[in-house]
Amino acid sequence: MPTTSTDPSQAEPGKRSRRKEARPGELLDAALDLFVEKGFAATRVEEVAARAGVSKGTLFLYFPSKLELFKAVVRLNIAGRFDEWKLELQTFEGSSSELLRYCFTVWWERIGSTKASGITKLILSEAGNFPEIASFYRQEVIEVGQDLIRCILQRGMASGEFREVDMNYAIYLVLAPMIFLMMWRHSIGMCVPDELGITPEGYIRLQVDNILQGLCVRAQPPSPSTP
Amino acid sequence: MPTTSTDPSQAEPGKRSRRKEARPGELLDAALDLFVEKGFAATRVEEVAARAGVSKGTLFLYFPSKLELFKAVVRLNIAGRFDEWKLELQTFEGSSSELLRYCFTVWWERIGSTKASGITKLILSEAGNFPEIASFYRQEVIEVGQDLIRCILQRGMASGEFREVDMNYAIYLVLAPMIFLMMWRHSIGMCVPDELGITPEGYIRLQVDNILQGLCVRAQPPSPSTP
Amino acid sequence: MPTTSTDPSQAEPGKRSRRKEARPGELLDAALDLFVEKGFAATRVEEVAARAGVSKGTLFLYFPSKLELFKAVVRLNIAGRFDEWKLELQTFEGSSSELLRYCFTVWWERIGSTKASGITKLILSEAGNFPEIASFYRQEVIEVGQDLIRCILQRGMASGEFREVDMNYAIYLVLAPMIFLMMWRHSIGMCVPDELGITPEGYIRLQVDNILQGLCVRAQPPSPSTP
Amino acid sequence: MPTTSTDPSQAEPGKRSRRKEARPGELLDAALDLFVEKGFAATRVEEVAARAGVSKGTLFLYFPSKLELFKAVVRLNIAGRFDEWKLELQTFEGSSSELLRYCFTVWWERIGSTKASGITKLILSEAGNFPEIASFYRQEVIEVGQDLIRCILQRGMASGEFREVDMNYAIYLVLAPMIFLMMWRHSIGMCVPDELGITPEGYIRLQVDNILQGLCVRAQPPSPSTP
DNA sequence: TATGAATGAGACTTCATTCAT
DNA sequence: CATGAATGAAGTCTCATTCAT
Repeated sequence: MPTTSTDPSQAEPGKRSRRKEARPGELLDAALDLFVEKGFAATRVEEVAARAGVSKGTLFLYFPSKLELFKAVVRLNIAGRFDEWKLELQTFEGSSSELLRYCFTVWWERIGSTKASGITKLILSEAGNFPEIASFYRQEVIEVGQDLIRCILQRGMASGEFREVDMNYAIYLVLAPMIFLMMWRHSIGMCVPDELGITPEGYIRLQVDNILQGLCVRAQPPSPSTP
Repeated sequence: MPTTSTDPSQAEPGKRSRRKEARPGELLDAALDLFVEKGFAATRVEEVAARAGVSKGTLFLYFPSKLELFKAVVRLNIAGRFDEWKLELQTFEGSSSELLRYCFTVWWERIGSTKASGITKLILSEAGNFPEIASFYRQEVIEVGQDLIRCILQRGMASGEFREVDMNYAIYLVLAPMIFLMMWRHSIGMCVPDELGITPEGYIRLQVDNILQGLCVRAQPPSPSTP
Repeated sequence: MPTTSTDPSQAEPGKRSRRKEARPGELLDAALDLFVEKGFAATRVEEVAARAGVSKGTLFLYFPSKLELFKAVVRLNIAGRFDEWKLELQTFEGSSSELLRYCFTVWWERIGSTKASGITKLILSEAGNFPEIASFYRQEVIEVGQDLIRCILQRGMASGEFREVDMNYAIYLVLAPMIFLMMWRHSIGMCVPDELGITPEGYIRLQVDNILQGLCVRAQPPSPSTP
Repeated sequence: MPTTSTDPSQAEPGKRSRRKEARPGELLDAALDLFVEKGFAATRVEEVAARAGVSKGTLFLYFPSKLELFKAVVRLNIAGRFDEWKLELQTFEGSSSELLRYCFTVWWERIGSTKASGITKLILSEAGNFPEIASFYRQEVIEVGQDLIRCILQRGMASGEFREVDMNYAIYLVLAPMIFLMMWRHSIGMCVPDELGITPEGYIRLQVDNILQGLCVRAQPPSPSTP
């Protein structure tokens, strides 16, 4: 009977506790952190194991190789958040402008501001080394995400709210600011944690404002400035 | 800018000795390509040497370590083209809208479409591993580049052509599309060389159109569809 | 030979408890198979346990280490069947030629064609790594077996049936074909299960014929082609 | 130009001498010794390298993996000794009995008594782990060797010197004593280096005598006893 | 200067062994 | 007794770096 303790590693049931269900998740979390932080090659499996609180050997009990661990991290962190979004999109009742703004907000809450954003940075950084993963990501994430964006834009054009633009390029009006922000925060942005006066929310608001200014047939007034 | 010379072998600076002098450059070119494509860790110095046509030992004659080679690649490729640009900006005679579009065009010709764009991809990808390089890049390139963008925007606002927006965020209206395109082409974009219907030029045009639509007090009509 | 029992679970010595007592034997059987097939080093204890139908931990309940398991396998499988043989030899009533042929037959039935032959293959293969086992085997098996062969040959020479030959070498006329066949079947022979036209029985017959042809003072005619 | 010296490590031209041509051979020799002595799995590459006088990394300069090193050892030590033998066989001028005895003698000199014999032991021991190598050995060595034996026996039968026997089995009259001796000397035989009174030559003589006694239509008198 | 053979620290991975349940 | 999750020493292989030629 371990003593009760206030430590977050909470009443651990002994060094060699049997937690088969919990292990993979802990390892994947640790791996996500480290892969994002240091890249695939520079991350040592021993470090991943240590951060998950287990030994090197234990990691290989759950993942047959470092590469498979990497793939599992990618898979876990991108898996089907899109279905949920698609549903929200289809049942959204406001204007298309509001929908687009809502889309950015939700993206930021669920992806952009979370560890999941690190995955994108990771994939873009390592695409050259793992074409297999890159094209997997392309199909499973990029394509699906672009479809979502396309739906929103088409909704706006169909209702006459947005002007007609070449859809293949218009998608990037939405995609580029998102991808950029994720890359930026996980690279250059890391050096200057609190750049005075710059917040992700402010960045997003101006980007959305600008997209809508350019896109709307009757330009809506830009949202009031940040407090 | 090699000088033209006739005798490759003797007392004058011929082919051989020129080659000799050119070695570091060839190595840096090869290294840039490989670092961009595969990242720092996954690039083997032997490969760099081979691509430059020399032996592994020779590489270490010019660069004391792999890390120094990396730094040299970064240093060489971010060397300021900004003075030249600043001059062009200050002597530009058209409208600020035209200037902004011109700025994008020039950027694409001199940076975006050239190997130089690879350095941005490289830095962003490896920022986590080499913070000192990242912050060096931040100071030498990002800050200066942002200044340039700021000047353009201020010119437009001062003349009443652009509406007033928070400059700290507005900068990213210009920066994000540029950075995104460079990252994209060097990562995910590499898998699908000629995605039908998508050209960098088209991408840039729509981005600029949109920025100007959102920025101009009297929205100029978007540029005609095809050049 | 399991007894039929109705209740697998309770107070009587049913399936479960018998199984329990049988465990070491099942482990040793499984280990013999795998050691023979793959050698000591390439055999994983987990595999042995799995083949015996128990977990890895259980194996270590019965055998303190892999090496001890190995030794136990060897010990079990070389345990003297020789006393029995010696008796048969001493009470044999036919000619020495018949005795020799009988000896081969019995050897084939009881050793050569059974899993016991595997132990010889195992010992010879691993002798270099486990000299103590090898010399143990030498003393317990080889010496004793050679004695047996010596007795047979001496019986034949004493009765004038066999010509006089140097006993130290003559022993190998009998031993070599036996050892060879065991090694062969457990190594190269495994690749080609039914090499057309070659049977162990045929091999043995010709070997015996030849030995007797060479050994007998009045060469007996070789045995007829087929049984 | 190495200086003449009495030391076997002969005026070594420096620690890091360039001996690209010599290295593979030295490594293969060392590997042969160790593989034969300890088996494939129990041999560590570092040990092989050390015995060859180089570092671990150097070994991988010449052989891409431990398995490839193993294959190279096998290939080197079995390659084309057979062509030479075939020629000798076809031009042999004595009786078939003499030829058979000569064949044993030559085999002993060139294979049996040399390190090459270790290869056979090695293959038979490891056949289970490397079916690929086993079948390679079977085709390249066993088949060819059996052909050679077959030729000799057919020569004897054709000339009426040997009686007719089923060739498929007769081959093993010759093969078995050879294989046995090689296995024996590299396993059990290693424990007792100089077993008094037993020499390989004596073993071979008696085996040949016995084969010929059994095979010849007019049994030739056995060769006189060993001095 | 240029070479490329050689090095050895360090990474991934395996597996005999332990031990809490 | 039995289990199987966990461990960590040990082995294979890589690659930046050195240095004799």
